[in-house]
Amino acid sequence: MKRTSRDIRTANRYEVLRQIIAESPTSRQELAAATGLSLATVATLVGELLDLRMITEVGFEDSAGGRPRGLVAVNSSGGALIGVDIAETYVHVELFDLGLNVLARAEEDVRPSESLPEQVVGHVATAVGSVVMQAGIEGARVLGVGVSVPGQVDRATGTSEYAPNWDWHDVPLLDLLTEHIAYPLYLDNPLRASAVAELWFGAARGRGNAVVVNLGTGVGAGLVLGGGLHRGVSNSAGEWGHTTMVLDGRLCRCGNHGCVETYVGARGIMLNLREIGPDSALLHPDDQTATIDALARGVAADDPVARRAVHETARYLGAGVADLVNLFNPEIVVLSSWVARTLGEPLLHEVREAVARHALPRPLAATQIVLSPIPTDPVCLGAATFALEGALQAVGQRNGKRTTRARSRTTAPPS
Amino acid sequence: MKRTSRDIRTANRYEVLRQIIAESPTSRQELAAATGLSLATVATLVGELLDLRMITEVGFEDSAGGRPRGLVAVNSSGGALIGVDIAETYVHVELFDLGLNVLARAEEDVRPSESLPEQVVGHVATAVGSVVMQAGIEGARVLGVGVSVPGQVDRATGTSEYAPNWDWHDVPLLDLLTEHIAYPLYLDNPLRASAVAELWFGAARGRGNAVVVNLGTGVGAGLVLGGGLHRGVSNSAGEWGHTTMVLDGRLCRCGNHGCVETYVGARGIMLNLREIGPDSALLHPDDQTATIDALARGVAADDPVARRAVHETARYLGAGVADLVNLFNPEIVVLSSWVARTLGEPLLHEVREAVARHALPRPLAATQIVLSPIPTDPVCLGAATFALEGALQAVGQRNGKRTTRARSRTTAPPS
DNA sequence: CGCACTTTATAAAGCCCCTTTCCTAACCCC
DNA sequence: GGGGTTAGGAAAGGGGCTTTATAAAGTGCG
Repeated sequence: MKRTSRDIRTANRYEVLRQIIAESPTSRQELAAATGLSLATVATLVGELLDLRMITEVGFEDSAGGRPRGLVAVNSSGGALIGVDIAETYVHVELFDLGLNVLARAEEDVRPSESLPEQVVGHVATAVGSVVMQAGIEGARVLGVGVSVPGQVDRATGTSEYAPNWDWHDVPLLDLLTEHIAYPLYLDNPLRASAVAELWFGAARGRGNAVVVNLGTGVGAGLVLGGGLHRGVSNSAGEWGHTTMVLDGRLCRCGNHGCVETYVGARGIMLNLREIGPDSALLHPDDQTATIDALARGVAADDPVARRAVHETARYLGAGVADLVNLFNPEIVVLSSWVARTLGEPLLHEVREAVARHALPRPLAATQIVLSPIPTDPVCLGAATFALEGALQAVGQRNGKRTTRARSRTTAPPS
Repeated sequence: MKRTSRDIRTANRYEVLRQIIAESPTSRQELAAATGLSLATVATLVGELLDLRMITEVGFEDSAGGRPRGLVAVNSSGGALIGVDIAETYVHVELFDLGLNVLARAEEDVRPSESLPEQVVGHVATAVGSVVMQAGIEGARVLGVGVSVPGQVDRATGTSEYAPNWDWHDVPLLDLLTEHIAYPLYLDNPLRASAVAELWFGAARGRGNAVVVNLGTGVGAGLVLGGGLHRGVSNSAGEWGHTTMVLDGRLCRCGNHGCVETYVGARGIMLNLREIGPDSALLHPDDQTATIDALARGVAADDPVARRAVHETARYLGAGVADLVNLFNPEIVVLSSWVARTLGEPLLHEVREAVARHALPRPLAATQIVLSPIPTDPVCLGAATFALEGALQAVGQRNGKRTTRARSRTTAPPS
């Protein structure tokens, strides 16, 4: 937990690269203005990134009558990053260039019977092999693989401490993956992955305080506090899905009653729909995706049952988000994951109104609520971002320290 | 929001002083071990504090066969700090020495009719004058006055943006106080004051992540995240009292239904009691303090109504605290403020059980729940701590900066 | 009593990081 | 081709922390 001046450098390095990725041909001047750093610092950081071949000089730009500005841009061919999104029913893998553009995709279905770690790892290995093949990348250029797995994760040891959907306990996932994948691996969970994706490339860019609300089958929040990801003491902060919103309310799979997830998770939304229109044709009892899709179409077609179901869902969600606004006082709340994307603007609209009814006026006024602007899978993107962070962090490390220095001093010929 | 190496110094200065206050005759060696800093750094920081006369050298301690360790301790007579706790019905002021021992106290009652800022400020001024007089301190030795006022506060401008109990809106409280009080003033709210008190001197000492739950007439949480106070974007983070716990539940004074405060605030506890024993002799309908006191005595005497009321309150509180545990994943949750102190161990016991029922196992296992160990008014102590932080922060500031330097360059004779 | 050894505290040097300042490079325009 | 202007790099400077050397102050033993 000790802060050192090294951390400042790392943060600045992140900030500069983030800025370059966001606005790709850009000048050092622009970077200095955007980051608040001095020109000299920006220049050295840009130099570092050039040395790493993560960015390249791409030309010049006229300056008002003086020497033209040199432009730098992400070096798309400077490396590749892989993001792996392991979910209950699928493994989704994307390979990105350094501009975080998707170069290749692969998806594997995970059947309910395939809940053994080895089986899941097999799917991951296959999919990772597939994207590398598809992209025609030589292995050495893959800078790292970020892996998101649901539940609680210990990043230091690379174990999945607890994955509720498969009832995994302390599975040494990283060790298992290492046997199949030769690239540097980074493990975390989808909440933090999507939060990091928003922080680097999405709606939370440049914000010091943001809450990324994930609405999927499960529900949770990724917390960006004080400019960085908040992990909590055991890397499990953000477990918002099992917050009690209705004391003695609906039974949740976690064993408690009235959890947020039972009202605004995909299954919860299905329950909301059933309560409103038990016979509604929108309801596909065994298919969450189909039901949410149908609900979205229903809203678009002005189906009253669909509208009421979304309204009701937004009422719960609004109360929950208002709690987050009151507690964290964020600049922005981002609604992410597939349920949020599918229901889109109509849901957002209702949520904003519901939040306005519940939240305290001052924090509310300081907060905007938006849909995630990330067009692809935010979890894959976030996982890849973990790999990018890892690659960037390694820069700062001194490599050999005393052993190397001592050896080089004795073996190197005096120049 | 930019981090600079200066911030590291400030944090280390805090850390060293905190350690000295906590364990008063102590050696540089111990400080280095406790803070993780090098001996040299500790020595310079100790030197700074000696120069400021905040600490003094108090003797020597035998070392195992070498030069004896120099001991330093807080210089109690090196200055005084004042903490002001403005609440709905009273103004409480305490004057501390630098060891944060109370040297003098004053209390003023604020009648419901006296809701004008000028009236409240008058009480504060009187009480501050009184404690300075009582302690027989010369004014120059007062390093600062920390003021806690309920509601939302803008520290930069020193205004009370919104105080619900008196319906204040954007009252320039610091300006008003400056007319009566000549010492440096620091403004914030009770949630953050008690959190800082726990962080410096209480149960959160040395913890990077802690949640301080305030149980009084109002309810809220002070958040210590990543080693420091989390303020949010507009300094209103921690408003936990108006989190929805029971959708469509009890009507709250904030206009919503089912807020945490309506179940675990003093008024909420009175409602719990009334529901259980409408005719109970414990109930003093118009006196919160008396009722909570009676409830505590009832529990001690094994009164079944009292026990059930506490049990029921703990059920609500446990659900709420479990939410905080899931969301923040703190190392420790501290129950603070007068309701928590009055109900004490019996409440704590029930709350622990209730939290265990609601929280996720992993975060729960990482968290302890305790009562505040601070014997005096934590809000006064915390407010005084703000003043202490302010006095220490000012050390780092370069005084004249460029104007001074430019002037000295032109006016100073060449030496 | 004196010398060797131990431990503490301070001073010096080194490294890291950021900024400011100065100077050269590169371009425009007249 | 010389000002004027802007970009970018190199050097100096300031703040911070650590490691290393040195001075200071004891203990212990011959």
